[in-house]
Amino acid sequence: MKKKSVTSREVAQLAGVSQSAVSRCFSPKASISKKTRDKVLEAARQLGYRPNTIARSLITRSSRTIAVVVSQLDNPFYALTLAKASEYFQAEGYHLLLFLVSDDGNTEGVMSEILESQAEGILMLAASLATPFAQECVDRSIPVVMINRTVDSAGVSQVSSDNYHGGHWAGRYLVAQGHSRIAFLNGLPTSSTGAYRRLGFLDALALEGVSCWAEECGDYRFDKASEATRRLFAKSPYPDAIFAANDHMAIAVIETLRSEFGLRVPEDVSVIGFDDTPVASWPSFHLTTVRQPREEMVATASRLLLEQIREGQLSPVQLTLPVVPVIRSSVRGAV
Amino acid sequence: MKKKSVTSREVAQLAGVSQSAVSRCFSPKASISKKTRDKVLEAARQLGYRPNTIARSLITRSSRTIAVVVSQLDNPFYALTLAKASEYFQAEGYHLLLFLVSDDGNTEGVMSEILESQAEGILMLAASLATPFAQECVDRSIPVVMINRTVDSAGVSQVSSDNYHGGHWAGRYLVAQGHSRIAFLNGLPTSSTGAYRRLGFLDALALEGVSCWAEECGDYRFDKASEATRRLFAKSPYPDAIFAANDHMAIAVIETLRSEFGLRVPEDVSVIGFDDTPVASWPSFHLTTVRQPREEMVATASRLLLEQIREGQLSPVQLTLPVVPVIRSSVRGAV
DNA sequence: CTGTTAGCGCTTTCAG
DNA sequence: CTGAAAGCGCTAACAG
Repeated sequence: MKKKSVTSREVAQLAGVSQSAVSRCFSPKASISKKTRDKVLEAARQLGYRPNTIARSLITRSSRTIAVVVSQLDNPFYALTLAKASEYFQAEGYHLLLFLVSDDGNTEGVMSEILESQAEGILMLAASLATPFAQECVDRSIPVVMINRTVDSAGVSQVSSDNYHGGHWAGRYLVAQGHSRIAFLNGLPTSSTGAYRRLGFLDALALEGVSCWAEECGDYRFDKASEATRRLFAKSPYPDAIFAANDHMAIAVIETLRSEFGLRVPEDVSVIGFDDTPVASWPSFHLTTVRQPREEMVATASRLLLEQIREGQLSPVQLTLPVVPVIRSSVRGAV
Repeated sequence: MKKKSVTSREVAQLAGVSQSAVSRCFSPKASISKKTRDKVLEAARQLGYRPNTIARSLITRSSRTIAVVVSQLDNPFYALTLAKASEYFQAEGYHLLLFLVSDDGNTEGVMSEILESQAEGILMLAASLATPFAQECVDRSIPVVMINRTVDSAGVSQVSSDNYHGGHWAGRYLVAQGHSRIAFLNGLPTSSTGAYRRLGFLDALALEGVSCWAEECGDYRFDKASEATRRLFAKSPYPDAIFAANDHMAIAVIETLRSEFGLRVPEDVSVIGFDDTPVASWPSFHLTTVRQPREEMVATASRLLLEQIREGQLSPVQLTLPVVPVIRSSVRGAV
């Protein structure tokens, strides 16, 4: 039933030329006379010929494919990042092989598939990489660039925003606005991103002589963050400020405080997020947050990956891009 | 610089067997003795051998790859749908080749790439398909399933929710709640989805003897929907109810009404959306909406695509899945 | 069960 | 500029 696809040989036959002539017509840099090219293109059109990328990849040893591993696609930050990456690589003639993994979990199964898929590079979006796989990528000289996650393995490039200083700013700012019962809502306990935000935050508090009032974990998820909020506000005195490790959770905090505790933001409780996703700027929330340079991060990561593919293994780099505090009105006393 | 990858021949040599024996070790259904299998696997392990999927695809004529074309990834509805599709196909041993297109625009360039990529099936998510390409897919017997978009071409399968009746319900409900100045906020003028929601809506109003107060277009985008809202409420008397073609825009309407016009929902204006995305249920909005059976839609579409791939072109089907009204409190007089 | 033998559809020397 | 020939790494008959 499956219709046999048209091959270059059939085109050659119809055009009355050799099969290699047909091939040359579809290779940008090959030299061919206008006359034969026209004959070939006409025959190709008649037959509905399209070059078979798989066969081409086999011989050129280049699949022009990037594997992208994403977790948390429900977070608009990563959905938008993926969209940007796709745009970038499409423009460069690369295709994206998409692998979604649940949070930080089993990249295991997926990594084998990637390695067998002959992808020329791997982009990791908010997903972590087990060390043996990182090593195998290095061994096969397949470049890997991670966005917003680190791995303790040399050979892998990493692009992150300055999570530490973002957290640091949040801590300083909350103290400066006169808060004293300041809580932290972490994301995934295993994510390096959250760890750095937390570290910067705690260091800032310590510097100001304030200790962290409470800590909870929301797994970067809306519902988990709501539950964490309930725990934080179960007994009085409750926190007067919360720094959430991302906007998604910060919004959950605000929603829960308002609807379940009748508390106002920022009059009763101040909230700071991280990312600056579109939702943060909605009037209902007007969330003070730490902006990650999303587009710059993905552009940098993509460029890096492409460079490493082209130069056949550039030395890996770790980049940290600056974050920008965005002061809106979810913290009391804001201008 | 690129390290030569290990081939099955090298493994065969080390294991002291033929190259085909190695191949058989990595084909599930091939028969091979435990002894040789062990020898081969050990040799493979030592060398770090991984079968080359590209070479395999070339000979089996099956890439085990699905091309998925998505637009509007910034809409959580589609991000979640994509996530589900990925889960489904990954479980079935298929890989997803991701193509993002801007709204309904140029699928043109992308379709050529897909056809050349040897994908075995095409999943279209909120993206439309130019007729000649649809025809070419049929000619090559590459199954295509579209989710939430239709194309006037036979041979393409389509899974949609019952947009017409969803719109119809919205219209009836708004009239039943006593509204008389009811406006419609459309999505993309070119999308069939929006067209059906509109049609059902207008038919319902007509049935009740009410005419549509005003119509605007928000392109399914947040900012455009805000602008449309401003136009709708620029002069009095303004609408007392709005049906937006999706939740994303409905939320934008609510935000704009509250922050810029000081209007309350539902006391001053009622709002209905479409989709039932997570945001709709946030306490700040508590949006009355029409739920699309998202998971069922994507499961159905994926299953369909897989069936058609396996049976080598099943006759295409058009499925319409029922929607469910979700009554919350963004329409006045709700229970 | 295993090795030998043909290719899959294409790119790429290498002569002409 | 063009054709012939040699594979890319693997699977799939086909004998043994």
